Amino acid sequence: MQTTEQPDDGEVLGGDLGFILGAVLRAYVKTAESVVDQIPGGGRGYQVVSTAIHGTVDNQRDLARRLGVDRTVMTYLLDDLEAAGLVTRQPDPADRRNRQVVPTDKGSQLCRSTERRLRLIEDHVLGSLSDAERETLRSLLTRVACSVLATDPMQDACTAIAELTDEPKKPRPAHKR
Amino acid sequence: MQTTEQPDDGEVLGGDLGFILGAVLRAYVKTAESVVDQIPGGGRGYQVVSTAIHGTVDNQRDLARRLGVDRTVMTYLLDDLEAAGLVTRQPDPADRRNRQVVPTDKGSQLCRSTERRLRLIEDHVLGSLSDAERETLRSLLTRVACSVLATDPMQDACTAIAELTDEPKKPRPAHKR
DNA sequence: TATTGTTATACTCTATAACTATA
DNA sequence: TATAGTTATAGAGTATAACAATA
Repeated sequence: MQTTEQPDDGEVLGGDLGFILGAVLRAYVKTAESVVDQIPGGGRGYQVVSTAIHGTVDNQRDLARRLGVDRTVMTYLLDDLEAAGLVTRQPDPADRRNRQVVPTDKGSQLCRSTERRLRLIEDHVLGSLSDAERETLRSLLTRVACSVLATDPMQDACTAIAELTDEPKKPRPAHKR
Repeated sequence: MQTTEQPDDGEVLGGDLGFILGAVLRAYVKTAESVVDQIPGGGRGYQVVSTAIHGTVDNQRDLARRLGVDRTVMTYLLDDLEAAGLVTRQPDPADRRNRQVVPTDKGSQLCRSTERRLRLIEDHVLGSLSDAERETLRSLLTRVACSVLATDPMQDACTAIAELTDEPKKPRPAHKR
């Protein structure tokens, strides 16, 4: 699957996946800013409502995990989203420690319309790709995202590091405080 | 979070590119943490040295722009990297306001060895893809990254927003200060 | 005057710890 | 005892503004 001219894909920018992903993500966030900044919490607030709509998680802790934020941050986010009338917190009858995050009609509507506009932003950011390439990229990224979200990152990190015997090093605690 | 059979790529996670990219990037950063945290500034410090090696920018301002950080942050980063003997700051003879960032031998060596280990991390994070799919993903992402880095993000944002006539809205300043 | 880089300050975001309530 | 959620505090990271040097 040769793409275009590009002498060597690995050498154009330095080859670090973190840098490449970061550059694309920054561009997307920057462009999407004006679309999501009417929602409390901005892009993250949108993702909370969006995830709640899809109903794949049913307490705040899992919601926070999926979005990669601390559970305390989720509290602040939900405070603002609830105050704006976009979501409600409902105690889980099965385990009253849990709070289920349920979008309101207003939240659902706003989320859907934001979703549509974000899709346009996406196509714009991915503008250097053809339609087919865009779909390929989205598909591959989604598969990777599903994979990494399904596994415990720390456990994975340990197994990955264990294979790295490039230089003799002490294992390191991997957490700093 | 059930991963099951993945009925529809676009619906599995909600479809937001920012979320997908964020999830993959978080997993990568988390896994790569123990590889880069011996470098001052962590992953960002590595990217500074790596970018300096490739020699595509020759002052601190452009370096900061490419990495998506403020120029003041770049000063702090370079202070630490220079103190660790990984880079040097050399005044540009042509314009003495500029400082060229030149990696030392030690910096180059550390960067190369880190680069090799990061590549293993990458393959691990992208482990759910085949070799060919990994190359496709890297190629597509690199093309998009090159594209967005070559254009002014703010200008792009304006043109993108201009096309969004989904709902009648005031144009919004799009910058907050 | 404009730009690069530096420094000092202020702000935002996030993490830490302690607390309540449920189990 | 252990977990979900909340709150208050402390810390890390970042931006803002003022400054010096150079053009």
